[in-house]
Amino acid sequence: MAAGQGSASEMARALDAAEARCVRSGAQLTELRRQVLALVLEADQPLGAYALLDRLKAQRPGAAPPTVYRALDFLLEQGLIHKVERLNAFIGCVEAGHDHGHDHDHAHDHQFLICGSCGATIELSDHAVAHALADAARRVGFQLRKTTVEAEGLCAACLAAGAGAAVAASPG
Amino acid sequence: MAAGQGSASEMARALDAAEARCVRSGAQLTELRRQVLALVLEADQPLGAYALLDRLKAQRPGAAPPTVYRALDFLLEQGLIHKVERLNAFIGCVEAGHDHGHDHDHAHDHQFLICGSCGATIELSDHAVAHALADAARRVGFQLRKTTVEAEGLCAACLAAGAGAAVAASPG
DNA sequence: GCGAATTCGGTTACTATATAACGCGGGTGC
DNA sequence: GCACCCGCGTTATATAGTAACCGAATTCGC
Ligand SMILES: [Zn+2]
Ligand SMILES: [Zn+2]
Ligand SMILES: [Zn+2]
Ligand SMILES: [Zn+2]
Repeated sequence: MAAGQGSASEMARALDAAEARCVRSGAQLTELRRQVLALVLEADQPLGAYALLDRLKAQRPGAAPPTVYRALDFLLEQGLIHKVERLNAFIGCVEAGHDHGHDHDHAHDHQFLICGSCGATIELSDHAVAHALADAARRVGFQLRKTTVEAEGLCAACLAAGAGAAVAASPG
Repeated sequence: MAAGQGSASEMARALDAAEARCVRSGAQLTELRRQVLALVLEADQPLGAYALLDRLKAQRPGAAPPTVYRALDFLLEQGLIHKVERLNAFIGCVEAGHDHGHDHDHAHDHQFLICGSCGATIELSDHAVAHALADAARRVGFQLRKTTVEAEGLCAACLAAGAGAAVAASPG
């Protein structure tokens, strides 16, 4: 399974880091946005907007689709979360807690590895992949703005657990 | 703009190649499937399922969502088209007409470059990108099954036409 | 020939994902 | 007070995708 934020203190630290990041960029991490971010972070796999909405309703009974989509848009702009296109789902950015690096540039190159067996989604920041794609684009005169690199397969844990055999040769 | 199938003869050749490919894999390229494939191929950019449905209704008034989705599923399985995840849209595979290569393996590694200005979508089959991603996955013990590599930006034509400046410094 | 099984696709209904549009309340500047 | 912006509640709608049922056509076994 993917990690999520294991403990309450980890979660608090992550939310504080998000707060700091927003302050630096002149944005407000409001109560709603913080709640949605917490829901994304505490999940152990990417959650769809409506799954988040269901959970949010526990704290905010009047919540509707625009409630959660607006918060998600904000969190995406701030680089605190990513959207997994293949799943139409959202996941916390593993680098969001880092104070160093691309502070002013709220996007960063990343790749997702999505386990088809357990749903775990691993975020990578592999420069070789990013560079290879940039090179390929440059070769055809294309100027990159934003990349989406996602792969589906089997994570190490599921491979070790024999899920590979189970999936590849399922008796069904 | 992207190419689509420029002429009627190109289209006929592409459809015949698709037919041959289906025969080899024991599948039937029925009239419906051929119509949907033709609609995908004649477009100069990726089309969504409902855009295809609208066009299909001209030839097949009773068409409904399942009509087009079933045809699209078939065409995807045969490797004749791809889905662009970022757009929820479908585009013809540039390699579908080739008799050589991965005949029995109906998927192939590919990448899309999507122009945010004109909508042109370029399909690449860049081995360096595919290998870099495979390496990154192997390094964390992840077994790849299917990859999605898509980038948004500006195509060469739009850059040359000054769309870069227009987009980057639009007076609005 | 006849029934079983399969494939294809018409049809209805529905679920899931995402956005448009309106309006209100609270803060800020003046 | 008033204009302005922002955040968000609220309603309605748009877009994307699927489930389930049905009947016609084909194939296969007998
Ligand atoms: Zn990230
Ligand atoms: Zn797994
Ligand atoms: Zn292709
Ligand atoms: Zn362009």
